[in-house]
Amino acid sequence: MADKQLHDRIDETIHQRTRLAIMVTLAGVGSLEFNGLKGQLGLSDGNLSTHAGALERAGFVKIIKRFRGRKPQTTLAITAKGRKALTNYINLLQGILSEAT
Amino acid sequence: MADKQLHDRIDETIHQRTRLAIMVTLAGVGSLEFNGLKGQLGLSDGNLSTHAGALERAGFVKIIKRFRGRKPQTTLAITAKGRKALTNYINLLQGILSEAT
DNA sequence: GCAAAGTACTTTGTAGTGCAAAGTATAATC
DNA sequence: GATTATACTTTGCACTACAAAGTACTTTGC
Repeated sequence: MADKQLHDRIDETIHQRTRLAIMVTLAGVGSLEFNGLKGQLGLSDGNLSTHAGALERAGFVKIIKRFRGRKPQTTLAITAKGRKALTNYINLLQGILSEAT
Repeated sequence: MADKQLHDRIDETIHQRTRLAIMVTLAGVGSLEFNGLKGQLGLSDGNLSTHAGALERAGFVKIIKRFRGRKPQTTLAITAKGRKALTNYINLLQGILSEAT
């Protein structure tokens, strides 16, 4: 009967602050290497690895594994689904925030 | 050397989705009874009680206990500090979100 | 008038999350 | 060829969010 509450509509995968930072960063540039993202956001290896996995499981980023020379290199790229989810999240938040001001 | 990262500047007390909903709701009306808030946001008693405590500990809301007739009645009221913290949070998020679009 | 049901919360127990430390695997350097 | 570095992943712990259970009454039958 009641509307779905605002806080129920917030996608927790994107709302988490570190993952939000990752998504916003990726939305700007499309894709970034593991270490580039790590440096830009000041994350530990393990932390980024875990959040990257969570975002991949949600289908919001694609994890591309290649070799640069002889070393492994992991790149995170935002997907169409991820971009859409971020846009939805942003629109929802904008709505909440503008109501609040 | 580096700037404080965006995700470090997000206040986790306010960022949590249920507490954000509480703060936004209170910002609109100033104060609400425990049960009013519970109904509007679709929360369980325990959940609201816990989050109210967290917001009080942060100084973002004041918990006022009175008797209406013979029954206890708890009211949550947003504080000046809470309003300021919400504004800061909103401004920060607006910044992040506008960069992302 | 006293037991049963209701009101208004708070506390407890559990499942899930976020994080850095430790681990794995390979490459480069000394 | 042993040590150090690179590029991550996995593990273990501390914390959080939540509903269920608990507390302290009050109101309503009977």
